[in-house]
Amino acid sequence: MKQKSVCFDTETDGLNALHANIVGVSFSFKKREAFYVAIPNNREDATSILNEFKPFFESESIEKVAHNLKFDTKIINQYGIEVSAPTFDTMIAHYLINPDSKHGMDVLAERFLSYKPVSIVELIGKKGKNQKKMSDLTPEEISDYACEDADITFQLKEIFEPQIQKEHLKELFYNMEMPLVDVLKSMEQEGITIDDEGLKKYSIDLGETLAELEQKIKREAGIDFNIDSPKQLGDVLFDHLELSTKAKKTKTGQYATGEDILQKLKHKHVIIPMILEYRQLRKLKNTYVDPLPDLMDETDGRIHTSYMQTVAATGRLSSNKPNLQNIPIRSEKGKEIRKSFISRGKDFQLMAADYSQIELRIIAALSQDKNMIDAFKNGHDIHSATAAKVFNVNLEDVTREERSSAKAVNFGIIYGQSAFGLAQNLGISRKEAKQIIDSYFEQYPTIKDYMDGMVKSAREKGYVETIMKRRRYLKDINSANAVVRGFAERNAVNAPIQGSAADVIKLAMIGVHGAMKEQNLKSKMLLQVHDELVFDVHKDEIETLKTLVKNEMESAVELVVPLDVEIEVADNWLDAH
DNA sequence: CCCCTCACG
DNA sequence: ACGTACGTGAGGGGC
Repeated sequence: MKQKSVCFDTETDGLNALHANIVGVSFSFKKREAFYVAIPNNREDATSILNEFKPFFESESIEKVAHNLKFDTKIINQYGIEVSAPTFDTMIAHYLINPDSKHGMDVLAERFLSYKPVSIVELIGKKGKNQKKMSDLTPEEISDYACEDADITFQLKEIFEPQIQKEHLKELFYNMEMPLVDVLKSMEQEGITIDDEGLKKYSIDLGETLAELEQKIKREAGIDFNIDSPKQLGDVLFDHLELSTKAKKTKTGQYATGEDILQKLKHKHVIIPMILEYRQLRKLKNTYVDPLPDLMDETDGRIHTSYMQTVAATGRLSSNKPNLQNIPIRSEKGKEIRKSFISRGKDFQLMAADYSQIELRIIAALSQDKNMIDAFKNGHDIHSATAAKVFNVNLEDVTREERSSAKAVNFGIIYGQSAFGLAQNLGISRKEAKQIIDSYFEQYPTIKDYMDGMVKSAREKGYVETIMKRRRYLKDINSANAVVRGFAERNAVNAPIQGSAADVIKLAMIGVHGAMKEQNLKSKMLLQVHDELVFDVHKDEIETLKTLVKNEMESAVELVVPLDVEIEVADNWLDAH
């Protein structure tokens, strides 16, 4: 028997799904047919009308289909209604079918249905202060547009569902990506608390230092210019101060002034360290310290990121508005920012759970390299173990430099790095770099075989896949252009590793979320940062949650190497590491 | 709207 | 001879 399946799409007066008001809902369950239900602009009446549809949204037998389901679910949730499984998101379906392309409804309608939908711009006008809101329009004006979206969703589903079956993406779609929608939705709704007062004080502090640095830099340069302009800065350094005769240029012809270039000029002129510090502080202030307090939700005072499930071609998540996956941790000045991410109150703390070396464990498992598997099974520090092998010394005798070189190679391997790249990274000669790489592959011979095998298989099949059969097509793998082909070859090696790690943590998140719900915990999962999960943990639940999270994360998949998760609890995100 | 730079894994 | 490590998001400059 074919399952009942209904597409829906919500129209709202804004894009903030936690607060936007619903204006109407369209439904479609038959090709070229749809219905629009206008919802009154008043919370109480809206709730009572939407309640008529509660049995539909919360049905455990009817499949709810939407394009970007997480958004619509958040809107519906505002009115006290759940959107229960089974669900089908056409945007995610297309992401699995072809992760490298775009997944917007308009693009997909043109490509798969040869149909150009009425654009939102035609309806409400271009962005700007004259742009109308959905709530400024009559139901008659919205109806066709809304119905069209529900109908397109229906028609896209008819195309994508069989493709999901055919491409062996069923398991990935129904048991991983669709359940994950609900997990991410919950994390976004929770949000994380920040110490905005602390950040505002820090901003003043940084502002003063920056003003002083600006004066000093301009005095050293002898002219007034905009330090924030790479173009002007390049001219000052290389034409005016003549700090280098062979200055590198970018592909657009201006002088390159990136961090690595400036580091090499550090001792040529006192202005360079000043610029490096200025750049760092400017970045921290403008990207994190100043914007974060402004992004606090007015009703709960927390920061609510959005996780994008269909952006990263490897299967990773991405985070935006704001991006909470690139909060500083490496520099001392940056650590202050991470410190300002705190628990929701005095009864709670933050708990961070990190996979240790997950990508290297995955490469060990996928390649079946005995030496690397043994290193992990014996619980050795993988970079030291690698150093011992590559430099042929005892594990106890590995020096800091040797370990750090080995670490660079271990990472380079994941990315398909060349001798040139390693040499640049370590500041050694290309010859030395080549020797290290050769020795590496002698010690881990199966890893070399594995990498060559991935490229070969990509050439034959046109795609590579992860442990959960997530695919990435590599159209350039047979390109005649060596540079272009090189990119595809590195992707052939990297995508299964990065993507399998993404598979593992996604499965873990579903397991953790389910177990936490089942045990009715007060603690909440808040953030995911590729190999890390962050929780607001109630003080009574610390031990319970630690055990639960460690178990779920370490047993998310069964590999020939053990997975290891490190967990710490503290008052802020920095100290939880 | 693209480019450069830089924050993270 | 050529380019050269994967995946992201965001801010500012400059056209």
